[in-house]
Order: sequence, then C-alpha cells, then structure tokens
Amino acid sequence: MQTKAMELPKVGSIGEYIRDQRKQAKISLRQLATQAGVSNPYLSQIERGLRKPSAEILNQIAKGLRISSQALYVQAGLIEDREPDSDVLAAMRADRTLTERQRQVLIDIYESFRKENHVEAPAETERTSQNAWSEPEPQGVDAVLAEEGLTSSPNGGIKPEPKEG
Amino acid sequence: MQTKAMELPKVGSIGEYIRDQRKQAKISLRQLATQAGVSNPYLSQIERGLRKPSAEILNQIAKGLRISSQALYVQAGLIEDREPDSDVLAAMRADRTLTERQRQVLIDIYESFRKENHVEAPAETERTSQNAWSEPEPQGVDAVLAEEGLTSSPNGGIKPEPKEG
DNA sequence: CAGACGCGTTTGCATTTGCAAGCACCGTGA
DNA sequence: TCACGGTGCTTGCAAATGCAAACGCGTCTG
Repeated sequence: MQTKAMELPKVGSIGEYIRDQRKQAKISLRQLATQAGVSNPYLSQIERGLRKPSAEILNQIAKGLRISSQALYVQAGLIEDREPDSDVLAAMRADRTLTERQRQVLIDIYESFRKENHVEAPAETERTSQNAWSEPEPQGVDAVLAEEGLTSSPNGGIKPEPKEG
Repeated sequence: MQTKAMELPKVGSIGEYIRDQRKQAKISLRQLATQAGVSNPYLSQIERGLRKPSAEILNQIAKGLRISSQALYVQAGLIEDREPDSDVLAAMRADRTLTERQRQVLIDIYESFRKENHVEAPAETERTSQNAWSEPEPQGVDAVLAEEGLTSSPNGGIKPEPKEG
C-alpha cells in the first residue's frame, strides 16, 4: 500500500521536497541532519510528513541543503508563489528599510504612474483583495501621501532636515 | 508613538515589528488576532516577545496585517541571507515605463521615507553600491508631486474615501 | 451606582515540536 | 558465526506552542 500521505498533505509536500533535494545532493539523512543542526530522527519524521517543522528548523534545513529558504517556505505553503511582476515592485517589496505602510504608498504611486502612461499593470497582487477591513486604502497620489502625513507641510512626517552644505 | 530609535536593523524582535505594523494599521490587538486567525492572548505574547510564533502563525499574522509574509520572515531572521533585493533605486532607474519626471518623484518619495526611518545610504545591499543619485531635491514631497500635476486624479474611478468612518 | 463593552494581559492546560536513546536492517571483514 | 560501521525508523520525554477562560483597567450608558 503506497501510503500517499493522505493524513498530512500540507507537510507531506515539504517533506518530499526536502527528501528529494537531499537525494539530489547525494547525502544521507544523518549527514543532512548534522549539517542542518537538527536531530536525525526529527528530520526523518519531517521528510515523511509526520512532523511539521517550525520556520527555524526549516531555515536550518535550507542552510544544510544549500538551497534558498524561500523555496522551502513556498513548498511549505508559507509564502505565496507570486508572479515576478515588475522589477520595481519586486524591489519595493523586498526593501527592508520601508515600513509596510510606506511600501504600499510607494506601490500605489508607482502604479498610478503606470496608469498615467497607459502601461498595463502586470499580474496584480493580493492588494486587490480588499477584505472587510475597517480602513480602506486611499487611492490617488496625494491621498496616499496624506495617509502617511507627509504631504502638505514641508515637514509633515519628515524631519526638517537641514541638508548639509 | 512608535519607537523612533531603530526598528529596521533590529532582527529578532519580531514582536516589536508586528506591534508597530499593527499600530500603523490602526487596529486593535484583538482585531488583528481575529483577522489573522490566532488567539488574542497569544498575539499579545508574541508582540511582547514572550513567545516565538511558528511559521504558520507568522504567515497568518502577515495576512492579517496585509503585509508581505517575507517581510515578517526577514524580521524574524529566517530569510535574511537570501539573495534578497534588487535595489529599489536601481530598479526605478532601469524602468522604461516611467518618465524621467515620474522617476524623480518616486526617488524623492523613497528618499523621504528612508529619512523618516533614519536610514542612511543604501549600504544594506553590498552588491548594489550605486548611490549616484547624490542629493534629492530639498523641496517637499508634495511640491514634487505638484510639479507633475498629479495631485489627485491619476486614477479615475477610485473615490477618495474620507477616512474616519 | 450597576451593567455592558472595549482594550491588553495573565493563567492553566491540551497539543505539538524537537531531541536523546534505542531499534531493525544491510554490507563488509575476520 | 560474530563484530563493526552504515543507512533510516520508532519510542518516550522535556520544552515549547497555541488557545480558552478569566482578570484588571478604562470608557460609555442607563
């Protein structure tokens, strides 16, 4: 009876993926466990879909396999495998120096520009699915800016930085 | 009253990041807990750093906050080493769908955000060392926008919903 | 004043993660 | 035949996650 891992399909996929990657690397289970810093039996259970590894363990396994953590997260269903839209959008989303609010503002402005230029928007993201949220996202360039509180005044949300020199 | 000290380079205090994002979204702890599908007390403990949420919970919180899961993972120190980001500025400059004016607006806004966050030059990405854009315009963000004449109209069909419902 | 509703927090407990120890199996060699 | 080293798998058990219930606090309403 080929047990198709019907009990835990979600973690089953990640386990299969890990095992497959391990086989491709041609290393034993114990070896990967050592490299990843997790115990051998636990890795065995993970590969067979009996356990649901935490993000930390997942990250360590990714390191041990020398593969990207994101690939594992996608397999684990923890990251939506979104389409690679514009480079600018991707870069904005990956930027860690922005708050999420600022990021959304920037994305809104960018898409406004593209609409102005009649550029077809690439695969839209989850932004369009506005759930029953108490605060609807304001649209329009100055609207989103006002949302952040940095539009009207020269130093609304921005420090009156006396630019040097 | 968010901690103005430093929020971005702090890796490990995922709770502070979540709480900060929640405050920015102006929603209560219980509301976020409901939206994220986690219990209120557990979310409270997560925000205060008393518990380490699993990847699944992290993902649900990201969904509840409507921010990218990857941002949370980065904050949790689970993705950090990945090949993370093509620089936002580089992507903006490489974008052929923007006019030069629009590009400059985006860059200025991006710079304003970074100043808000007290982020220095884009030194986080070691490979992208192109800070050729020297000094941004000292005028306010709205001034730059007004110069483009895109104060509120670029996207028709979207109503400037008055917040404060 | 009592009662209801909101907030964030604390407490006790079921469930789970993740590991140390041990199991069964296979190939090699004396 | 045993002993040695290798593979992966199963078994208890400490520690942690994650939640339901309840608490204290402030505010609004009668």
